[in-house]
Amino acid sequence: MPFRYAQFCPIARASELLGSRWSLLILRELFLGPQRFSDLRRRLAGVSTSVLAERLRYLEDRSLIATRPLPPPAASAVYELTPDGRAFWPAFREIARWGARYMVQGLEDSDHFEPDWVRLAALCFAASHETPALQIGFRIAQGSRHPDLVFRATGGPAGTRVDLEEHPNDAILRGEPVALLGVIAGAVDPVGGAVELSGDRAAAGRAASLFDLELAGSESPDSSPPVH
Amino acid sequence: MPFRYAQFCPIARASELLGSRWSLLILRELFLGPQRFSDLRRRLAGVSTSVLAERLRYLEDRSLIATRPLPPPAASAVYELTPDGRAFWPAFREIARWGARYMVQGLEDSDHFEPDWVRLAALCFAASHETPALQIGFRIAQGSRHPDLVFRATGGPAGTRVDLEEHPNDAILRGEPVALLGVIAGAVDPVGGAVELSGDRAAAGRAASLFDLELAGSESPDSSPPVH
DNA sequence: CTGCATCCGCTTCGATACTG
DNA sequence: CAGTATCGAAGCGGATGCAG
Repeated sequence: MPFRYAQFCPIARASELLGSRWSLLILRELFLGPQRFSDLRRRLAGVSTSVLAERLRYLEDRSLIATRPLPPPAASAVYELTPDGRAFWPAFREIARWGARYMVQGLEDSDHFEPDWVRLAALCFAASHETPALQIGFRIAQGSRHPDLVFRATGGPAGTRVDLEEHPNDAILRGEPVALLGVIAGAVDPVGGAVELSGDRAAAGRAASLFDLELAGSESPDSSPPVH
Repeated sequence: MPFRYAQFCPIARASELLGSRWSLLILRELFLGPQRFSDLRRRLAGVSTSVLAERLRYLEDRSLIATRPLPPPAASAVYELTPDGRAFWPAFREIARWGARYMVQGLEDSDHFEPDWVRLAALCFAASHETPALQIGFRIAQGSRHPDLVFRATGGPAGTRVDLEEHPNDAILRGEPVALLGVIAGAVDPVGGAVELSGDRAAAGRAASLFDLELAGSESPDSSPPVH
């Protein structure tokens, strides 16, 4: 794994650190919060324990992640991002925004999905331009055995912010993970009945305006690719 | 290579398309312009022909790149980015910005370097906030056998733009590739003698203000990593 | 000469079994 | 729960061959 491209180039350097299989997905999970080994193993759905252990050690050696022992009652530890690891966020976000165009295309029924990836999607697709001053809560239904996952999106002049507070000002959307993902993508109408709605009906209807998920072909002039 | 993570996640999708070895570096070369097979082979410095051929075919099948036959006199063709491939630019740029902190760290003398990566660095590190209204030309010295590579950076209220025009308004910096890279990184003083300077001396001295290369530890609040 | 395809050792990966 | 050990399979780098 200490593979080197041997090139004086930041892309080559980044690929050496994060280019091997599962590495980016480990970061994905840790962007949602600290996780234990077995959490990662389950959420990564298919990684072998040996590879997961090796990746974690590798990333820890490079100080992109760190282990933190949990308070005494728990006999375990969690992995979490270091500042250098968190600094990858802008890149992670743009990769996700690009990859979104391939989400449905090539979708298989057996594809794994974790409910709180909805929050990650909200973080990645939160608009960075001015958005309407709405505050919408999302309650991700997890069935009866687990409590709902909750987060909140707030529009404003500097773009949309996503945090973990409860009690949004305007409305709460509750429903299946994929339905809420559809709301973020603008593909599911919040007042159409696919999600449970409470609070301001009109505000909820504009929930999609807090996000900007641009799918294939939209050719945005939003950023400047090189000219030739 | 048709490896699948089998996860309904844009990061997983992107990794399936671009996660295998050399793929990102192929994109890097094509962001600089169309290239032939042997150009890529040389500039990638270490890729085997079989892997390069397979990657190119794979990326073409997914329509991230395309082949274009050259006008009749040339019996060859070039590879170039498609719109879907060019759409990866914002992600590419952020990866490069993150990877920059590992450029010097771990540098080996044998590291390969292509002179026109300097232009790519200018594209990646062009500031996106307001920059002084300067226009600086860069002439990358290639020795006597090849002509200089030329590009131009222009500051403005919307950030710095980089293009291929000659004849900048304010000053021209000419020198070795790594010295010019140092100017972009703010590590080499243009008026210090490491590069050849013509035009407005004061303007040239502010060349670094057109770029914002933030190295490790600078913990910018510039973008919002997730909260916990 | 360019643009690959083929073959051959080496490395990496995935699945399973096993240990503290 | 948190990994290490093992082994067949797939991916990779390097050399060679070959058609246009």
